Amino acid sequence: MTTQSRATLADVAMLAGVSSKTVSRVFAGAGNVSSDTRERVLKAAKRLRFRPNNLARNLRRGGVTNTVAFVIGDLKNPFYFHVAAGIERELALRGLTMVLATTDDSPDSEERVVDALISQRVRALLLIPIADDQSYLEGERQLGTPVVSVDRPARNLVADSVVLQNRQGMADAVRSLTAIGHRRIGFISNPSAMYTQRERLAGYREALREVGVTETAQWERLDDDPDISPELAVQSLLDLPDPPTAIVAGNNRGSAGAVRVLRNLEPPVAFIGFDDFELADALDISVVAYDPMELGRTAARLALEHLADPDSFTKQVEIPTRLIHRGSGEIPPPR
Amino acid sequence: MTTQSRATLADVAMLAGVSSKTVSRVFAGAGNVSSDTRERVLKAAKRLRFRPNNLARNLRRGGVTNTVAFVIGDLKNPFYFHVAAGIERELALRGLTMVLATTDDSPDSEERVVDALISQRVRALLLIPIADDQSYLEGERQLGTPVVSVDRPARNLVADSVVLQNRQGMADAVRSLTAIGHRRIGFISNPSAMYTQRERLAGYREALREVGVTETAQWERLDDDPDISPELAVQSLLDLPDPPTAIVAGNNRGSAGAVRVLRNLEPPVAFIGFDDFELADALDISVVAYDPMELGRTAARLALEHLADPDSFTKQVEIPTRLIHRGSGEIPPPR
DNA sequence: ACAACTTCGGACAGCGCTGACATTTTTGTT
DNA sequence: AACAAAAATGTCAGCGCTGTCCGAAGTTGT
Repeated sequence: MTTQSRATLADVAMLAGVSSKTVSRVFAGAGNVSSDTRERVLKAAKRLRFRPNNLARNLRRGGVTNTVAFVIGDLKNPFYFHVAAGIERELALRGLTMVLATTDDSPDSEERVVDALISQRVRALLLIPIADDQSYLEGERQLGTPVVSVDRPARNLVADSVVLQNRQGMADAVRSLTAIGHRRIGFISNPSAMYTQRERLAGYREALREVGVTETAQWERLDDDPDISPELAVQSLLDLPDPPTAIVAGNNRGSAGAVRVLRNLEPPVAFIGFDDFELADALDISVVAYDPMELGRTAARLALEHLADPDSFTKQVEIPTRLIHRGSGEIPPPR
Repeated sequence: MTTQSRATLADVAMLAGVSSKTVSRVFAGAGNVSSDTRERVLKAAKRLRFRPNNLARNLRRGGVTNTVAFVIGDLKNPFYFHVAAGIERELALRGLTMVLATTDDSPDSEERVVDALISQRVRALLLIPIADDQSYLEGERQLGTPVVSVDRPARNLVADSVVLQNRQGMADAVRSLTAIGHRRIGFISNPSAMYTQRERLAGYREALREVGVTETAQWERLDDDPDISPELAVQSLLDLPDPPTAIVAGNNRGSAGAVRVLRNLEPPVAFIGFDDFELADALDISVVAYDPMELGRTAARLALEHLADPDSFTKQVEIPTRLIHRGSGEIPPPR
């Protein structure tokens, strides 16, 4: 007697001496069942260790599940999992569960992964677009599955989206540097081709243009090779004949690199990162911060709203950023 | 024509002029289908935007899914997330997906959450036990669902488990401190009641006993109130009339606090943390490190093994830890 | 005592798919 | 050309559940 089989409604019904429909009523919550029978059913269910089969229930109910999918490029990025935590939190409030799928940051696998999720009949789809084209989701959207694009807008697809105030956040950071006299400001970004980085770069240039600096190319280190360490990018800026007096980073990977290189430098180089990180306070690193959980919560909320009102218009939400002054961004230029 | 309904096998079959079973064969991969019909079917499926319904497939196949659940206390802890990443990675190799559920670190909700997952007919259950008793899973285990306990052993339940070398890892850290002369060594831990912390505490005491130090109570700061900051615990150690010359922390929360307090202290106090963290290298913090993803990968592998051979014996796996010397743990005691 | 109503419980079909088995078509062999 | 073997396709039932419809009790008022 190893692997006996699982009890079904019918088994419970038989043991309790009622019809399976009555058992169904007990477990579905609603329905007219006398407390007497209800108790008998529950007791029988307990004896048999019965658990309702959600697969069957969902199939019967029209083939939708209580599951929302979140498609991520790479789980190891702490940013993503804060977002995931926000999503999970928000979904749990509505009794929904989150499945997590990753594409390994490979555009090719995105459609494959999403396809598999749709086969699972997920209730909604939240994704951080990696591929250049999400038009393959158009059909699904028309069938009523909410699609929310997170952190970057989807391409060739009408979908709700939640992004950060990338441009303005970075511009604010750079402005706070120009305000205290910096003019030669470096910008490091890797990978630089993606939406968020392009936006932040635009913000950087915009803020410098406001103080009359238009030739920024020499101070931009835009890479798209994960093997190029941010440390290297920072160092190459410092090695310039006329090195920057301040540096900003496009993401927390860049910040980590910058921190390692810029510590104990004389004269000190001002620095502001994008994305807050653990111990940034202990290291006195100024950053453009935001609430990544809020990003997730908002994404989930958009999906739920769309579920509640399928004909609602597409929404674009921007999550605010704010500059946190901790010291590294307040270092004035030398002399 | 807003929300039209989803195409089924039968719809595709009709359009392609074949039986639904043939369409099923095409999508199930296997089966003998002439390339001629296959193409016709695929074309029809594409026209109708058909996606096989996994709900129905799984129900028909005996009520199991391709889904493995990972039950976590709190998603915001980066440690858990790396574990989750490892699980996801390993499962993806076998075509399985991971659903993530959280219990908000509340013992009460554990059973509720697990129950819901079982109703979803997850293929296996990986969980970080929070409650004091996992006996409620016994029935499920007998039905053949692999249950793997992660980071802590399950209680009152025979289940595979993957834990860290907590005791030995901490003992190694303390030994490396006693080796360079430290005798007054502080230990901070919060929450201290949980298995991992108790083990690490045991390792700490063991290593001190080896050098004849048996009265350690005064140097132990064992709290179970999340509101007590690790900074406070560290400070209270430093305020002792005879303060410790070295401090070890039971988790990375403690490390973050210790880093903040111990920086720029004169004379310096040696420190070793448990759990590596971002920028620990930049801060020269020595830690007991391990690979959290490996923890997840191993857990997933155990579940898969059990799935392959349901009668296999229960396994307990320990993930090795290693002491990383970065400077903070190599500071000798004063004089 | 009887109609009118409410409450409780059951019979049945079918959600979309696939396993077992049956049937037709194709291919190979002599 | 005749036949067997192999390949391709079809038929049918049913996975576990619930929506719909219906019947059998119990309850109330006159």
